[in-house]
Amino acid sequence: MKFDDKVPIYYQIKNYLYHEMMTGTLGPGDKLPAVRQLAVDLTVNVNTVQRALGEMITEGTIESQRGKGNFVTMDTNRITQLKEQLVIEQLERVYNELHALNLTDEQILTSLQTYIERRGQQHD
Amino acid sequence: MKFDDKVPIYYQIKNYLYHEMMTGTLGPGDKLPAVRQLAVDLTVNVNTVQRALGEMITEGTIESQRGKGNFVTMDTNRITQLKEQLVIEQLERVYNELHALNLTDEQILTSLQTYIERRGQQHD
DNA sequence: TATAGTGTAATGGTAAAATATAACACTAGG
DNA sequence: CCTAGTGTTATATTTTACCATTACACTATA
Repeated sequence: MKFDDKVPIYYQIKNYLYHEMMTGTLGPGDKLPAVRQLAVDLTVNVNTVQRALGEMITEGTIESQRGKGNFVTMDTNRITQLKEQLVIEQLERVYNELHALNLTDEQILTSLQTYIERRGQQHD
Repeated sequence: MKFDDKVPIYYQIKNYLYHEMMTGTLGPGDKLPAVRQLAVDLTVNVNTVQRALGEMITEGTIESQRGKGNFVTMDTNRITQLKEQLVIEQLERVYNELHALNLTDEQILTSLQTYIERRGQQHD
């Protein structure tokens, strides 16, 4: 996994796991890879993984069972709620950034539209 | 100025100055505030300001004249080019993030649209 | 020439993130 | 009971960002 050195790795690990949960790769009740395995996969230290997991446990998005493993919460509401929150955060951020670059609401929308259109022609 | 502790301050200073340039507060050829003044304004250390400016000087967006001050480049092409780049970066980022959250192109667009609409009702 | 305003750079210190390493605690299965 | 797999915690070390402070280099001007 490639990391952006502008933001803490443990933070990016959280996002990585969020994505796994959102795309269904990790469903409710699913067991996460062992912390040591995650550390190897992400080429990162166990403590760093643990820090990310610790925050997610506190949040309630995953639940830890000592000796067994870490599991995605069975509370599907919490997951959909989390997704909503993550989407809003992204929208908020891009809106503020582009607004700060002096784009109008209209321009922000159309710029994203044309970006997606062009992207559709070139990629995937 | 409020800083997000998840990303380096010198990086946020760059963005701050970019915004000043984009909104025309700092036009081509304009003199930037003195580094010590910037440091005071942003409640930040001179070295931190200098680090941000250093990168912008390397990029060519501002030009330094020892003993005189720092100046926005006269090359207006570079500025518009920079704006394009910053916008694209933001679009790319939000697209990738929302795509990773399993939203379709359609959903990404409409979610931003409704976000802006709701925002228009509530804020400013 | 002296001085004030400017950019530039070096030193040393603090804090946070990440690392390597080791140890401890619990569970399941032979 | 023992062992392998798991989560948890602790210590020490390195790196990076940031800060405080000081000094140096250049420009303009009185």
